[in-house]
Amino acid sequence: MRPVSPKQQEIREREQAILDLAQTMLLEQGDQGLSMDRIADEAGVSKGTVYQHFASKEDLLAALAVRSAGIRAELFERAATFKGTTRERMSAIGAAAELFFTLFPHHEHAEHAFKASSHAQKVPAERISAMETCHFRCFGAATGIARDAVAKGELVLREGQSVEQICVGLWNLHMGAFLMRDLETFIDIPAITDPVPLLFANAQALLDGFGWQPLSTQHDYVAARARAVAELFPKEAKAAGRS
Amino acid sequence: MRPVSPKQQEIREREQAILDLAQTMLLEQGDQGLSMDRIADEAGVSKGTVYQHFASKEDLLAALAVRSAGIRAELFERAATFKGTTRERMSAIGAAAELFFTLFPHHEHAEHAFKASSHAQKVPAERISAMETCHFRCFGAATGIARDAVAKGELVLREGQSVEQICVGLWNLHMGAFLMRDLETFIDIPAITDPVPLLFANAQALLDGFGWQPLSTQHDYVAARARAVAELFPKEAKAAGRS
Amino acid sequence: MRPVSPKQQEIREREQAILDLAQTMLLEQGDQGLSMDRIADEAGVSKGTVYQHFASKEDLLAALAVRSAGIRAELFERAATFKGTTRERMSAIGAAAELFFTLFPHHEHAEHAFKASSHAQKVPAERISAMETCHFRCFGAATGIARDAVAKGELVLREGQSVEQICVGLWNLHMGAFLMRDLETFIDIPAITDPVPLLFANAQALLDGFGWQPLSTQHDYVAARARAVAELFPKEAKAAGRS
Amino acid sequence: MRPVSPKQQEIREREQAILDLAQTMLLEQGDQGLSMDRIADEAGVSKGTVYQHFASKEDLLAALAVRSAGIRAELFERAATFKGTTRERMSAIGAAAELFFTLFPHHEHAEHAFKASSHAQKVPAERISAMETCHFRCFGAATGIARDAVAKGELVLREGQSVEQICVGLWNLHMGAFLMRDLETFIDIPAITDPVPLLFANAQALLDGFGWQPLSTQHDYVAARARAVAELFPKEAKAAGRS
DNA sequence: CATGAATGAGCCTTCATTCAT
DNA sequence: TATGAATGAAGGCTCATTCAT
Repeated sequence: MRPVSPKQQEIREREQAILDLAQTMLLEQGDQGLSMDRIADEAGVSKGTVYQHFASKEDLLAALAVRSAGIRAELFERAATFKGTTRERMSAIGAAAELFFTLFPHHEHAEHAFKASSHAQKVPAERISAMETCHFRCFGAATGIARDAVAKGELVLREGQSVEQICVGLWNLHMGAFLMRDLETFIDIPAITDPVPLLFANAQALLDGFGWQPLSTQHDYVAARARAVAELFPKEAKAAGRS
Repeated sequence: MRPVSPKQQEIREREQAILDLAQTMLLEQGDQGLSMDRIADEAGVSKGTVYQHFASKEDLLAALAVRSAGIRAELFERAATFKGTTRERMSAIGAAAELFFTLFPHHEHAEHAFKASSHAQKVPAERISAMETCHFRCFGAATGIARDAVAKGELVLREGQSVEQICVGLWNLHMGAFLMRDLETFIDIPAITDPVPLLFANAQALLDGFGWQPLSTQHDYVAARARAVAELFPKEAKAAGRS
Repeated sequence: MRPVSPKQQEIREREQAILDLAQTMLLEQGDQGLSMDRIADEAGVSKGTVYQHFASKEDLLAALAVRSAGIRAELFERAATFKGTTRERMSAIGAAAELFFTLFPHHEHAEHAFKASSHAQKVPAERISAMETCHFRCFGAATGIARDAVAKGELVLREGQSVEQICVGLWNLHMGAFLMRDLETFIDIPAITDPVPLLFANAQALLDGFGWQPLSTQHDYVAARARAVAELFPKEAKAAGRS
Repeated sequence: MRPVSPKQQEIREREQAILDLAQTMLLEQGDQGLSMDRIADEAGVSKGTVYQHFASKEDLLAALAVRSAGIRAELFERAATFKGTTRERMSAIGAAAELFFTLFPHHEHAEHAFKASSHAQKVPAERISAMETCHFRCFGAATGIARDAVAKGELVLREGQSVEQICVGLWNLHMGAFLMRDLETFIDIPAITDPVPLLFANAQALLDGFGWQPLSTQHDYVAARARAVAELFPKEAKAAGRS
């Protein structure tokens, strides 16, 4: 345990405060509204100070993306420890994803910016690999559960199917739903005002389609999900509910 | 039918030429490489002329997004006319979506920009409603098929389910897959190098999960898809295959 | 003869005006005092306009250096046409150099900046070669005279000597004198308040050292120089005398 | 002799270390690469410490210029002690100048910066007078020899000539040659790839032109120069040769 | 109608200098 | 006395938009 000096602590906090601010701005005004000038202004520090924390605008955005990706990975891994059937555990991951995107609605944007920057080699390799690790942890948590299911016979893969395919499917379903929410690209029909609530049901349908036992017709996954949230993410759920 | 004067025809063509160019640039260089200067330069016209066609940069991007959204709607509606079972017809829509995103990989970007601009009220209401119409046509094509299926008893909705939900699910699945492709946000696993090929199988699994008859275990939807492409989109498939 | 439109003429003039300004600023405040902002401000135009004429700060400095180098080349070539002995003609070149550095005291600076920029490849190859051409013309004018002298037997090269050596020597002598003037790197002695007046005498001594006939002990080169200035550079001498 | 406390000694050493570093950076990267941040970083001290030694960046550069000017003065004075004819001694000074500019190619730069700063009154008068003293010592060493030559009858001044003129001429010749080397402002002719080797021959021609006995046609000054280097500057020559 | 020079706000970044710890 | 985080004025450059020709 190395003791962190109060000074260093303060610096650390300022860094997080800057990231918090950038997050808010990204969310409220998109990429366009984000400039180092504005960040400095709103954070109440000088531009030079921002640059002491982040080597460039790209670096800042990358740090932002990595930070939330790390939290996501943590949530996914926690979800994977849920006590229940493999399918319940997978549902818990779905719940984690929902919580994450409720708490970090900017993440999409940040990851976009991250990719755009890393192409231009303006982001240190360190951050890129950190990001990759986060993705790996998320995907690993999900595929791990699916492999458990195969091992237990609760999931029987047909020819050409793989655990990776299933996980990519779930991932896509979630990404698409959150993208839709962000773009508000859905028609104004009474039936659908927000794609996210539908998401859980669609994910269950997808798992049913793969024959993952027990099917949603045989088990109450809504209840399982509620239990997962209560047991694993009480704090996060509270935070998500408040905003 | 009001006859279009040659002059107007010429203007129309120039407008399309500018949009073509912007599309190419968006595709090749992303947002960064897109400036009114460059568009005018490469289109071989002056900036003033570009501004005579489009009120602002945002307007131009919006026009671009609307144009491709219109093409998508057309593809979806054509897919809905596929001669086959309701589920085959729905698969044809999936094929249309894939073709569209192969031919217009920039569309995501454009729609993003569109939304950002329209939030800032920089886009005339006219274009916004045009965009909404496109979305409505796409969604309508899909929900129409699903309702047919319900009417024919090939799809039996359980409590709380709706045709809208199913269509949103499919839409999300596709959006997520194309987003993944664009961000290259997938882990480097031999099993998965591109999420798009998996997409069709996942979409079928989702439909299976909803119990849409006949299930993919009972029918060869890969063949149906191939037939749909051949019958409905021969030109598009060729264009997509070439690039 | 293509007629220059009034518009183009105006643009041309503005370009020259900007260069004039940069020249003055370079002279008065050195490299440090030169910024695109200030140039634009003082020229009474916007920054964007400056950038429409010059691709970058480096380009502007390069253009400045090339412009004066071109004038120098012109002066040297005119000097080479002086009607007199080869040594008188060489002295006329010395007079040209003196006039040049009186009229363009900033040139040293500009050339310095030019070299610094071209190393960083921020200057179009076109300008670099233009500069080289100027140097070549100057050097060519001088070596041409020296070769004439050799041909006429007025200059007899000893072993290891070459016309190039002599010309480099004269060039160095002049450069050094003007550098000294600019740096004011000379001691406060009654005998020497400005190195430039000594320059002519030293150049003659150098030529005497090479045995270039007729020696300065046998001929009045001060008078020859006066005649050269009167015949070749009346306007320049007047301009130089005024400032 | 006031004894220097160990503390003061340490401070002194640190000061020299910082100057060494700044010198290296100036040499390797030019003005651009020189910042107080970098100097502090590479010297392994904090910026605050650097500012304890030097009042400003200008002051640091001035100190650097003064330091090398002092070394030059020392070399010149040593050269003046060479055992030989007055003209051989003057040649030894030429050798000293060449060695100096080989060992301190940055000096030009530093002196330039020095002048620019002192104009802006950013350099304490103390340093300015220190610099003047250095120049005086250099010039004094040279004029001293020339006066010896006059006294011995080896140099006969004609009307209007002075020892100062001769020394300024030599100084200019050297400055010009080193400037040319730094700017690489010489044409790409097989005859001349570097003006410095020609320098010695041109200096001799200049002295011949003044009639300084014995003339270079009567004496081997190349050999004398070699002897001067061997006897007076063995260490410096070795250092110069190595790089 | 077309043109393209001019505009000027805004962007990212650097760096000499200060000062609380 | 040493430290180095904070400062903020500049600097170079871009680009959407306008308007006289």
